[in-house]
Amino acid sequence: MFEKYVKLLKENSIKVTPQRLEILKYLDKNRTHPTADEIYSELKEKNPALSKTTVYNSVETLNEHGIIQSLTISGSESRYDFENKMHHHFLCKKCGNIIDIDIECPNIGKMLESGHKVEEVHGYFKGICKKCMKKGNELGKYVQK
Amino acid sequence: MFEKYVKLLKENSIKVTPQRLEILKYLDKNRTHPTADEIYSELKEKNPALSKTTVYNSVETLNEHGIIQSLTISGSESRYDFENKMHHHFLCKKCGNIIDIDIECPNIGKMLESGHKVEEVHGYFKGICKKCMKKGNELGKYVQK
DNA sequence: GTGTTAAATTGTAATTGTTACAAATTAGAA
DNA sequence: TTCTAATTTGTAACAATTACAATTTAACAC
Repeated sequence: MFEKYVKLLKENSIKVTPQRLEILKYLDKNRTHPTADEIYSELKEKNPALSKTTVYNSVETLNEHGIIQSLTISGSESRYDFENKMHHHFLCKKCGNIIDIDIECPNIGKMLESGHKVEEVHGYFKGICKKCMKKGNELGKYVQK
Repeated sequence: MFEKYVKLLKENSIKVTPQRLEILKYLDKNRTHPTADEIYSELKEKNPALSKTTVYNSVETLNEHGIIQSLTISGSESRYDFENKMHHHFLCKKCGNIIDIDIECPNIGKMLESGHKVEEVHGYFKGICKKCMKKGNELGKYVQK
């Protein structure tokens, strides 16, 4: 059940706690790039003693170790992604959904030559997603700046 | 003095106000990708009546019209860039500086075929900048997560 | 110029996401 | 089983941003 997540934590020499396991499981099952608050609200139901601070601490640690990815695409809140391989993201300003875009950044070569030490690569596109375009929703109120 | 900025506002059919002109001038002269608070603090000195809300309103309007660019690279606060042509950014986690990276995104073609309507393209790299690498600063405390 | 009106500005208060911190608990090693 | 550093918890603080109502003003028509 949790072996996969236990392995991830042990490989990174960080302690295996029930909270971290639940957070990893939640992110693995919910590939919608949830916020810290969404993780908290959902996990709080099964574990009422869970603290929001723990969620923040955990995702920060997991991100630092490269187990998960922290996204700053929306500007107002961080999003978390279980997928840690490089890929890009599209934020729909209408429905608020964040869609995975499976492309690599072809500029990495140039960046390696730049002299800067690159630790993270984020490719963010913003606009109106395919679904909302079909619905004609692009004329409606935007949910996200 | 302000003709350039007046022109930008008129081309976009938005009102020419002294506040907007000062904000544009400040961003044009300060290509360090300032925060709303930095813009406010600086301009407040010459115009003590300036409101922080005005700065927020103005940069939002200017960004919506594509006159300036709003960056969500840091996660904790928005940064503003007078340069509105597509380019990427590098955030140094040590010194906090945001460096312009003059490359285009070669993935745009793919994105146009995706069915999503792309309105903004953000390429963010994070790590340790060349200068901080030389100083050996990469071992010090990070100023920015 | 004067009057008019919608848009912009202002100041304050509220909100939201996140962090600081001290006390209690616990994972993992001895 | 014991020990200790790491983690978790809860509360309070903080910082960035937004809401909102009152005031002012840019731009347009006359």
